[in-house]
Amino acid sequence: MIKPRSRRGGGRPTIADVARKAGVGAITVSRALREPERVSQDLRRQIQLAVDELGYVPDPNARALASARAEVFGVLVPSLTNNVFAEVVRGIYDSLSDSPFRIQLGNTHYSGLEEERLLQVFGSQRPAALVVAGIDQTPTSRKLLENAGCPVVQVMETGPDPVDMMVGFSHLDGGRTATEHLIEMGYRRIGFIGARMDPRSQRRLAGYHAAMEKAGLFDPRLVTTTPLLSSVSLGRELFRDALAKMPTLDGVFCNNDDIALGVLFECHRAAIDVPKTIGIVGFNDLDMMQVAFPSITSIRTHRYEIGRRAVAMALAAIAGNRPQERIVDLGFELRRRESTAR
Amino acid sequence: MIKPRSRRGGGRPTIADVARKAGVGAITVSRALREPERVSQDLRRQIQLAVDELGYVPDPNARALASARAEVFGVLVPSLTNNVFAEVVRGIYDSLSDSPFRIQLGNTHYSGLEEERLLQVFGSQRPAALVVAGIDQTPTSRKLLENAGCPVVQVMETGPDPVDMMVGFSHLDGGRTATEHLIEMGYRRIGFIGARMDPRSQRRLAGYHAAMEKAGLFDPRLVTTTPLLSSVSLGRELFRDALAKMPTLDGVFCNNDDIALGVLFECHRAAIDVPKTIGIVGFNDLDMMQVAFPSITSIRTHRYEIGRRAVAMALAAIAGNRPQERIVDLGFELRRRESTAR
DNA sequence: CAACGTAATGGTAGCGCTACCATATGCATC
DNA sequence: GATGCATATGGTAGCGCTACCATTACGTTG
Repeated sequence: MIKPRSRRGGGRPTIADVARKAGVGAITVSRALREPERVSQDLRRQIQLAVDELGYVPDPNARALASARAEVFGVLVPSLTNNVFAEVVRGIYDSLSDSPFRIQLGNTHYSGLEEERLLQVFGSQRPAALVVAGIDQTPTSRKLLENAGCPVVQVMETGPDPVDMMVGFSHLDGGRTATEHLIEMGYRRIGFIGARMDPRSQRRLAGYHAAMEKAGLFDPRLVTTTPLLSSVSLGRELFRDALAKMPTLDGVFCNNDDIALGVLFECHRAAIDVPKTIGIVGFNDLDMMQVAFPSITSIRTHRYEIGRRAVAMALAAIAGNRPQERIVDLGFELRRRESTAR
Repeated sequence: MIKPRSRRGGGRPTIADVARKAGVGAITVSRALREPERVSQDLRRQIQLAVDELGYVPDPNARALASARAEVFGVLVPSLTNNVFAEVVRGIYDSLSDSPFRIQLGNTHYSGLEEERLLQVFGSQRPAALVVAGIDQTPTSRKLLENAGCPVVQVMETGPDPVDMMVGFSHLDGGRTATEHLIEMGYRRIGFIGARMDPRSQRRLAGYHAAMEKAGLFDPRLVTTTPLLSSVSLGRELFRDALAKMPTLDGVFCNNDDIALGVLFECHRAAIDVPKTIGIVGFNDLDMMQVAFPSITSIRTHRYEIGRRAVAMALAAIAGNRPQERIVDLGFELRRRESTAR
């Protein structure tokens, strides 16, 4: 006896329904959908008709199970609200919106352990590609990435030893460039202010350190950091701390633009002249840096482009033509503005 | 003849491997993992041992196919970089990080068509729940949501006619409250400045309009809007436009905080006194509003909480106890600050 | 003590798709 | 005309899991 069709599925049309309606085999429907060039014009048209008529949509779960490959990009970032990562993610989304790939976004909260957990979860569904922020994965995470069996792109930074591919820039050079600019503009007692000292911030600090040493200006009391999450209000507080510690401060290189903005506001409030008394340099160059008064010098980074490039590289690798250059350095640019124009 | 185990799967251990090792049936392993209380202590221990030893991780795709239900939350927002939605998304992520649910995040770019497309894609994998921003879905989108066969939460706004559940607040009331505050503080020629006039912005404008009408202060020339994407620099430009159009302007209610910040910076630049000459009110109350100089009055909205609440409601519905209140209004608060303290 | 739960376990049969292999057809090649 | 080979299509057998329906062992009840 024949049972009523499908107890479980919500009665959605399946590939078999389409095949029946179009008078072809199921596999031909499958092919018509995935590799149309391998099916004759005639059948293709017929199948398309049946698909439209039934409102057939392939089941991605069944597809993933059968092909041992999910059409999913796994993306791991340390923060969802930090504009910097949001821009990278936006680049990724925009590059993938015309593709069949879905995106699974994970938030590691800057935690290596959480990253491992998410990598485990993401890996278990056999994603088409993985994009992760940073190059400082734990050994476990690294192994998970290496064994993921799909293209992997590390973004935001470049380094010597990619898991697979990399798109980013040198935070050390960025920090150095920012600091050298302040020195060049005549500032001498230049502080470093940083929150959330993740590995990238550490390297910016290292760049600052290198530049200051080279100029013979380094003094450990010039450095003010905290592990707390970065914010504008924190920038203000850190700047007050820095000033209390070192009243002769005449410039600051800020870990990021939020901090720089906090510094600027505090200068307004305390009637400290920018750029005469204090010079300010930020990092990332958010839109508002050029609108601020005075406008704030910052290191422009190409976040959106990093996201786009990462997807382009992953897509190429999926298609079988792995890019020549496994490490792409998109660089950065110093934007000179009023906040350092003494 | 027996073929070598599994040509396709990458040789990962399956539930059958675990069952064999633990000396039980596959279904018992499945149960031990999903409903441990239905399996005896003894077997549970044994199975856990086998799982650990083999490093078994269930295949979510197979699971989804067999159970006709993916452990996925679909989340649709109009923008990834707008801090407002980023906060909602963060709330969703934080609430889901200890659950087995993965998150699929879609970016509609404020487009109804794109929303329809994403709903189609998301729906096809039978998600456990859907969270969408806004209450102004197209008829097609609404139908897709109604037929999704899973809990649906509309967030950011409340309205009379939920698809299923709602968490948000009244943007109209928010706009009205902001405007009434300006009036109360003695401002009279109060402008509205808004970018990206999405439905929520429209309702804030309506609130502004209502308050101004009621006070007998409305004048259409006081309203300055643009469909362009909101940004700090755009806020500055719109404010200049508004001032050119209406030089006697003495206050502005800004569509959002980015715009308000742009206005503030332009006032600095043009040496316009805030709050004496111009009063400023923003919307959303980003962290930096209280740090700005002068600090900016804003309507505080509970974005993070909206995300958390939406997940809590969806989770309850999945568990079978749909909340009594299908519409949750989380309200907002007026934060009075220096920018309106005449 | 027969009849009847109830708790714990297992077997079978798919879920909806695609990898793999087979088959059929047409056409160039020798 | 037999052979080979590319092109177009189809059948079969899973992918790794869980829904559904046994089955067994052990009370509990009148």
